[in-house]
Amino acid sequence: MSDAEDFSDGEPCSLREVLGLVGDKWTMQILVRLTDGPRRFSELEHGIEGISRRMLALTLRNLERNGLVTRTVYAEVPPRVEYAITPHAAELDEPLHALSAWASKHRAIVGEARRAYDATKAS
Amino acid sequence: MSDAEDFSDGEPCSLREVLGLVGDKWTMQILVRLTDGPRRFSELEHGIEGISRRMLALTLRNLERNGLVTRTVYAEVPPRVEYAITPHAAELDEPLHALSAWASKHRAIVGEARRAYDATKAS
DNA sequence: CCGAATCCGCCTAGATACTG
DNA sequence: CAGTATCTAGGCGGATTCGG
Repeated sequence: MSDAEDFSDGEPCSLREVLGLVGDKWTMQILVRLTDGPRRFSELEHGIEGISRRMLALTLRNLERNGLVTRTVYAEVPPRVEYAITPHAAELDEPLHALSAWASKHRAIVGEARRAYDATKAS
Repeated sequence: MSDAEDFSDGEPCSLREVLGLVGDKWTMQILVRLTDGPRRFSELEHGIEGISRRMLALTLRNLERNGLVTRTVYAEVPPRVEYAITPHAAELDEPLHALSAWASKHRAIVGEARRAYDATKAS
């Protein structure tokens, strides 16, 4: 199935690689939730606003495939499945927070830049 | 025109905001090139592997709109247009390098995780 | 040289319904 | 509860063409 970048080549642009892993619409939000501890499928489904069951499943599959999340099935009734972050993904926490901090700091400036730009273009 | 997130709401998830700004296919690569200094349109076009003229123009427009890049037109013949990074975007450099470092460190592990996962699924 | 406009194929997310 | 299967529409990106 799909596979944006291979992670098998030499040294292209590491940035794009990370983005290929966590840069999509839902991955980050899942990762953030899992930093607090393991979560069940339905916990994630209800906790993340607007995500569909399909996208949650697909995104979790990818995370699992890339070794960023582990999937544990408990043989119970009713069935229970827990997802947990791996140590590797946990190390993403700091860089991600740095990015988040940038957004918080520059949010107002970006908003103002947009208004200014749109105003001049409103011919 | 399009506008994923508004930057006008209270405090949703800053991460998604940054990703909305620089998380697409080309923005990062353009930004990285511009950290070395101002570049012309055609310099970027030829320097970035695989980008189309259309996508370069669109991506630059967005960067300009968000106040991350400035566009300067020189009244010459032939016409010359230079793009430069703004101080705000320059501050993205460090967080981005942190992400890049993560990718370099975990590249092998991710690759191995994928092979392992795909192997077990090759039923 | 720098872009805007148009056309168009592909991918992907969303909705919905079904299974273990 | 925790997924999978199928269908469809809309966005995105590439190619091409025209304008400043």
